[in-house]
Amino acid sequence: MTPFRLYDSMRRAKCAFEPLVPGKVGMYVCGPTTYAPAHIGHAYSAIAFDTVRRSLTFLGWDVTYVRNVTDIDDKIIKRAHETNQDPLAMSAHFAAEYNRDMARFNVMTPSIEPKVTTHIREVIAIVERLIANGHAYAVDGDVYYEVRKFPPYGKLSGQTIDELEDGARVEVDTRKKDPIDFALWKRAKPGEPSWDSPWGKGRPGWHIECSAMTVTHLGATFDIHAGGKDLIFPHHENEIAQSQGADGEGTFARYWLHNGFLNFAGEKMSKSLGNVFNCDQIAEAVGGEALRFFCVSHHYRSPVDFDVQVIDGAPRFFSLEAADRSLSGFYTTLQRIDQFVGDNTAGEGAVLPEAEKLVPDAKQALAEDFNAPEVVAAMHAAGKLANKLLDEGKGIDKQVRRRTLARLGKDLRAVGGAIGVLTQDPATYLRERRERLVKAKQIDVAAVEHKLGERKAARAEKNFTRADEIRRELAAMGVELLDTPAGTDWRIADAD
RNA sequence: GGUGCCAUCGCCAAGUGGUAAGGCAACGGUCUGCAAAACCGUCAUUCCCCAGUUCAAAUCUGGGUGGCACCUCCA
Repeated sequence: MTPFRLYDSMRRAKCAFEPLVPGKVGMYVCGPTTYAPAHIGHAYSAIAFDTVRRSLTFLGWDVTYVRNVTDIDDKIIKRAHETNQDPLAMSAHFAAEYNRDMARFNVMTPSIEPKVTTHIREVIAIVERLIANGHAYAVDGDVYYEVRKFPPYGKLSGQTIDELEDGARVEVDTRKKDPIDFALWKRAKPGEPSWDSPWGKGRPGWHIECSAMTVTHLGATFDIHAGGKDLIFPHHENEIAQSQGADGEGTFARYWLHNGFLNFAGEKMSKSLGNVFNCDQIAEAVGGEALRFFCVSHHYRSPVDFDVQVIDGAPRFFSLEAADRSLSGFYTTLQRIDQFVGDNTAGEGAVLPEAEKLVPDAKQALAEDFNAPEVVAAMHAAGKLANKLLDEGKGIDKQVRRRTLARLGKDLRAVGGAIGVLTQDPATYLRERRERLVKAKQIDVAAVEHKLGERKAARAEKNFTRADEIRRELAAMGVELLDTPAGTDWRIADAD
């Protein structure tokens, strides 16, 4: 396997990864709280770490990827009551939808996807340990973590307990020893889902599930913990306090990965600004893979500005349309390669040396803090070489040319797979893309085909005046004609 | 108030000490009945500003300016 470096949020530096177990990576990612349909922000984060996972696999590591589902918490209960649903049934429904949505962006199913409600026993066990060793205290059926008993608190977010106290909003909960203490276990209110515990009926607090799930599925100490930047405080800080409070210094995550956020015209996404877009909308507008390609064209740690404008009540995802255009270029090249190579890959043997660079270049880029944009650049170089070979075979041995193109097709797919793109059949992707655009631009396909027939006849008679007239007519409709030796194809000109 | 992040070509975007990847757009060319696609070529002596460290800085340090995030639920 290829060694790699990663930026660790705790050390605040890029460093070489050293596995706990040779050849293996144990990785935990904070998953969704399932109380509403997944939106583009969820997708962005899921894609970022799915790319890390795929990269590691591509580099030859054996990855155990754990992503939890928080299926019981305040927000779920609130939403369920508002909509008159059973909280657990509702969260199960959204959890299933989440996975269906993420699949559209080529996000792989986690190796393990633990749910809080199936880990209540593990949660209780860790809370009991924290009480036993003096890090937590129970009050009237609630259990709180005593932050002052954990001096390293604040290390990840770069703050001290005192600084945090100064900035904290006043919480009117006199039962807590300190305002900064947080709930590990919450006593059930009437009508809430609850489980039996040594402190009475109740449910886990917000942060404890991650501590319970990591120790259960990856052990007290594991390699990588990942999540959105917003989770650094308080979520991850609290996880560290809980887990190290229970299992001792030096346990828990060995490396921390945090991804940057998606911004909209410099603004954070929020419901009040009307810029929350659900995965459905994205997939319908540009297809799931366009978002994937957009994501991997940026480094996962960078904040990314997302260009979307609501025009006549309908969102136009300009950034994603550009990504889709770029993606269609790769698929077009792949399709050309497939058509050229067919079943005859010319077997084993030498290929042009330029064609051998893609995989090593991609590995080098991914091994340096998962630099996916650099991989995309390498893919562009390979695509260019392929197109050149397809256009012109002069001076190259026929078998070498064929083998080289077969190799480029294979490697483009392999490298694309390492970042979660180019996973579809080119013909399928291109057909669906055209259908999408036809629908969006309300193109009358029958009329286009009719004009095409008319133009074919005109060209056969060498009536180029008429042929060009038809080209212009179709162009006015937004249809671009592509004359090839095999006939005339058409596509939607989607650049505005 | 505290903490952290960001500023690279018209646009998007890599690059954490060794002399500015890549994409889009633009312009010239090859090809084409015309066009598109594809390919070839051109396109940042310079990285928000000012000082400093260094043989060497977009990269490090100090000071500005501008933007963002977290400290409350948030991907």
